[in-house]
Amino acid sequence: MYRIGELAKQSGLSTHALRYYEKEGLLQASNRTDSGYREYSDSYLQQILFIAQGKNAGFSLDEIRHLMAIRLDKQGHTCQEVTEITQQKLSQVKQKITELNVIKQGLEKMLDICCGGNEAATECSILSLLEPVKVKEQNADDCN
Amino acid sequence: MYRIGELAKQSGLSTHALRYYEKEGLLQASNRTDSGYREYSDSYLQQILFIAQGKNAGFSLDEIRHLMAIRLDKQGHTCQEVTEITQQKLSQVKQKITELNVIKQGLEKMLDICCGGNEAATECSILSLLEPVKVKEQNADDCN
DNA sequence: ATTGACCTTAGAGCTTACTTTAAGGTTTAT
DNA sequence: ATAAACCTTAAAGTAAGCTCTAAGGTCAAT
Repeated sequence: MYRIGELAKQSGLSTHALRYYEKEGLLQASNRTDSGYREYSDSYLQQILFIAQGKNAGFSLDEIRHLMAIRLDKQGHTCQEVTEITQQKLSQVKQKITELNVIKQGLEKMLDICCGGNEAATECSILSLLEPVKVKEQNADDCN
Repeated sequence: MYRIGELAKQSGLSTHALRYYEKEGLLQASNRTDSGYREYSDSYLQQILFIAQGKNAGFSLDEIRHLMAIRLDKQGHTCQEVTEITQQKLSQVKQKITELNVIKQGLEKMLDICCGGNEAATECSILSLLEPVKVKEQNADDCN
C-alpha cells in the first residue's frame, strides 16, 4: 500500500493532480487509513499510468474519464465505443492540424515578402498584409 | 463617427470584445460624447480590422498589442522587429503541428489495430495500448 | 412621455487542467 | 519530545480571450 506521495513519485504526476483526478471522477476514490490518509494499491498505479498514457495520446480529461469507465467495465462496453472516442479525437486533431497549416502558410508568406532589415517599419510588407484594404490610397495599379 | 455597436457590426466582433481590446491596450482609447459614449472614426475601423487580421493570422492578443504599437509608430520600429514576432509565431506553430502529428499517428495506430466492433471491450486493443505494462500477465512470448 | 434599442462600468463566469495557498492534523526519525 | 516530512480539505489563482450579468444612464421614435 502506498500513500499519495509515493504514487505521485511513481507516476510523475503531482499529489494535487491525483486528488484532482479523484474529485473529477477519473480515479476511483481509495480506502483511507484511520487518520484519513488515502491508501493505494498497485492497481491504482495502473489506473494512474493509464490516465497518463491517455493524456499522452492527446485525450482530454473528459475523454479519459470516459475511457476509464469503459476500462473499469469492459463487459458493459464495446470496442465501438472506444473507437468512436478515438475517431472523434483524431478528427479534432486533424482539423487543428489543418488550421495550423493554413496559419503556417500565411506566416511563411509574410516572412517571404518582408526584408526583415534594420530599416524603419514604414513600408513593412508584413504590416501591409495585416492592414485591411486602404480606402484612401486604393489605386487601379495597386495590384501588388 | 460611429458608436461601438456600429463598429462591432462592421468588424464582426462584439462590443464586449472591443471594450476588452481597449482595456488591454490593443485599441487606443477613443474620444467620448458628452454622455460618455465612445466615438469612433474610420481609422478605428482600420485598427479593429487590423486586429482581426492579426487574430486570423494566428497571433495572440499579446503579439497583436505589440504589432499595433509598431503600426502606430512605424518610424520608431524596424522590419526586423516585425519579422522577429512573425518568426517566433511560426516556430510555435510548427512546433505545435509537430506535436499534433505525433498524436495523430498514435491515434491512427490505435484505430488500425482495433476492430471497432460491437463486441465487449474486454480485448480492446486501444485500451491495451493505453494500459501500462501488465506486471502480472507479462510473459516471454508477450511480444505483440 | 414612454418604449426599445443602445450605451456605460465593474466584476463575475467560462474553459481546461491543474497549481498554490491556508490552516491544520499525522507520521517518522532522532 | 520535537522537528521534518507527510497528509487533509476547501478555496482561490493561473492562462487566454473573451462572454455574461447587474444596475443604470441615453437616444430615437412614436
